[in-house]
Amino acid sequence: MEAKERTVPPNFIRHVIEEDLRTGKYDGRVVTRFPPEPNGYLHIGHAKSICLNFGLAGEYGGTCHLRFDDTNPGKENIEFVNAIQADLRWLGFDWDRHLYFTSDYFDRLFDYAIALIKMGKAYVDSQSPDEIRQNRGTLKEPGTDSPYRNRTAAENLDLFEKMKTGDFGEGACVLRAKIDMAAPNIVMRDPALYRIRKQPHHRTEGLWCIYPMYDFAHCLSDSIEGITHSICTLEFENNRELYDWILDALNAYHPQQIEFARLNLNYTVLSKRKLITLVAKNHVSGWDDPRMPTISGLRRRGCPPEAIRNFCERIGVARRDSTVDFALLEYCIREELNKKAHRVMAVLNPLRVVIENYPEDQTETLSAVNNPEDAGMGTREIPFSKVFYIEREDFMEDPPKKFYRLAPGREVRLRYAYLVTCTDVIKDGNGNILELRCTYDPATRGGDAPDGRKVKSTLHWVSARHAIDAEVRLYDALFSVENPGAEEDFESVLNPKSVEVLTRCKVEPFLKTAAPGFRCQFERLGYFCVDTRDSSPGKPVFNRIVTLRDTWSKIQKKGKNDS
RNA sequence: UGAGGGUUAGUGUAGUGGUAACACGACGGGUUCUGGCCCCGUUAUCCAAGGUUCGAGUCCUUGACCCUCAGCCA
Repeated sequence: MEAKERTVPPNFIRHVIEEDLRTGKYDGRVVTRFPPEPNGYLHIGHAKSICLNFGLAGEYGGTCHLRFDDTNPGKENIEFVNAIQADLRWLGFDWDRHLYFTSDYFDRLFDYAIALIKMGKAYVDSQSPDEIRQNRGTLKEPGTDSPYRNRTAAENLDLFEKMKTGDFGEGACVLRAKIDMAAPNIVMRDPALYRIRKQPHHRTEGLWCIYPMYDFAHCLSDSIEGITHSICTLEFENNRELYDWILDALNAYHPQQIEFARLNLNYTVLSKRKLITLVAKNHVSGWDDPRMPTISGLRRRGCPPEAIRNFCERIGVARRDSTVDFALLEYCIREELNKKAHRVMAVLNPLRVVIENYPEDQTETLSAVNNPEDAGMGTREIPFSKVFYIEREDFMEDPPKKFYRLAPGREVRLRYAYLVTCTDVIKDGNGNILELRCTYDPATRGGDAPDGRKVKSTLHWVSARHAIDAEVRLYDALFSVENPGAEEDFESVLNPKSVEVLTRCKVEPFLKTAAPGFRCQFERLGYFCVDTRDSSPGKPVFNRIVTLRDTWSKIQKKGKNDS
């Protein structure tokens, strides 16, 4: 009995597809595509688009293509092509045999350009980039025609051929669509279709020195592949008119472009440029730094792919700009991990405790549940002995009213072990607490008192003699303000405490053999993942994926505000 | 003040003329060998103003505010 499928919430794109299915607009086909430019790493914003496109295809029995939009050789490379595919697979998506590259269509695209020239709908402009910009006009004033706008088809054909054979230098000329320099939509003021780039392309190498522009290549690639619904983000809205114009001019198969609002997440940035800056200026350790909103960063942090998919489903799809709460992502991660993660005990800031009435050399083994949410995960044995560690913040010498944990004279439960009572506090000359002395009740083995008495709290612990030393990295938001992207200098608003490295942590022996990538819950603390880069068998390193919901910290904050 | 979009609880989405739904968050409570999970409750009259209608978040009008576009980037 698998978890019931969450019913996918309706959205406007679904409505369009269902209407098209009803009217038979595309003969019942649904073909979408995810078209990344291989010039960077995928991030959570891309995941929204990926889940949308693959999800829609899956739901309506269609297919989703993976197409690398590689029309700009200077910025793209094979490394990104591979990284993107790895991220997609990890996310759980399969494009089967539908892996395409816009560069595969360069010949056909060139022919389409020739066709446009022959129809008198495209011309070679020999103005400089600067002149072209000047003559484009402004948002409110129309542009002016290029002096080369009325070259004959024969002349254009000859010139375009020369562009292709490398007779001109970069920037010397460009192929433009002949539309309308006075068009109210600036995109339509004779947009560039092809430019000269004398750079080797990662796939076609030195074969071409002219490359199609996005507007020309994208619609035609969609057309060639028989895409039905070409889903992209809102900033391409103005380009839709051109998308349609090119396809109509060429009388080509015509998919429909549908735009949706891109994802914005608070306390982080999702713009490629800004992410590059973080990496380039070493604000983070790399693209897969666990604090990065990249797919590789989330993966290394320990975020399960299912959580990302659920998140993308929950945020919905619409056309209005919005910023999703980071708390929702955290919720999705916890939800997934709560069901799947192995529970384990680990002490981050150890405080030594000695049980005075416990036999010196005795060690006993106690049984612990591996996952209370899933009995199938079984139980394990944990060693217990006279000296152990508890979390420093689980003890207070002078506890406030709502503090239920250990305090002088108070009895608490050691999870799966015994009820212990604090009898003494050992301090150094400066008043720092060095160690605690307790007594235990032998009759409470396993954690329950035969006389039925209750304790207010249960603490996690690790036997000192059996503990394994570990490094634990506590991650927090990368930025300290909600909308770092709106800042004049987003680097100035980085959270200085986005990572805290603890090197003297104690974890239970079970973790000795934990493999890189292993996710578990440190009881009462949060979910952690064995780092895939820096962890080694003798010296485990854990990344905190996300904390547990922490009611106590809220009570503490409230207490501070009240007083 | 050119063109194209947008505006429903703190946040994100649903509602397609019949009297506002779901999720997260927040707050309160229950349960508990994780102050976790789980359970229960509270949390909006739909940007504004007019109009059409027996009835409007949904239709019309006017206005306000927000976003995108002047790369030989995508």
